[in-house]
Amino acid sequence: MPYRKPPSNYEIIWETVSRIPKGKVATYGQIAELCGLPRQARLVGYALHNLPRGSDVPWQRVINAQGGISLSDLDGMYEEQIRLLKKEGIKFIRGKVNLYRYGWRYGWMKKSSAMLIK
DNA sequence: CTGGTGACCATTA
DNA sequence: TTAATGGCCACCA
Repeated sequence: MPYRKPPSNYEIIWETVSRIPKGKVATYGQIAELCGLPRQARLVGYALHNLPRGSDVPWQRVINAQGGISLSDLDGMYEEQIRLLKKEGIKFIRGKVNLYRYGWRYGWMKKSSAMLIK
């Protein structure tokens, strides 16, 4: 039987992020869940931070559970992510995205206080 | 093996 | 409303 190397967690995460439709966003924790890696939100951030150069993974569609950007603004990536999302039609209110409107599959997810936009 | 780290998260005050 | 806190655990040196 041909041996096939199981995909690394990074690859699983990248694959899942690639399934987020344009115009939608997902949270780090949500991606971890979908990957079968519950409570591994930080690993998702780690995986995206280490994306291969020139990758077509839509990393900008992953945001934190508060609807905000988790990147540092020191290297300009914070503004870059917002720019890319706005280009996809996502609106920011006071620096936050409304997850009820733009969250991927949120209609099927349990309501949680952390998802509310205050 | 071991210990530090992190593009996180939920809870609490 | 924000801020602090403790939990989380794969990854890497």
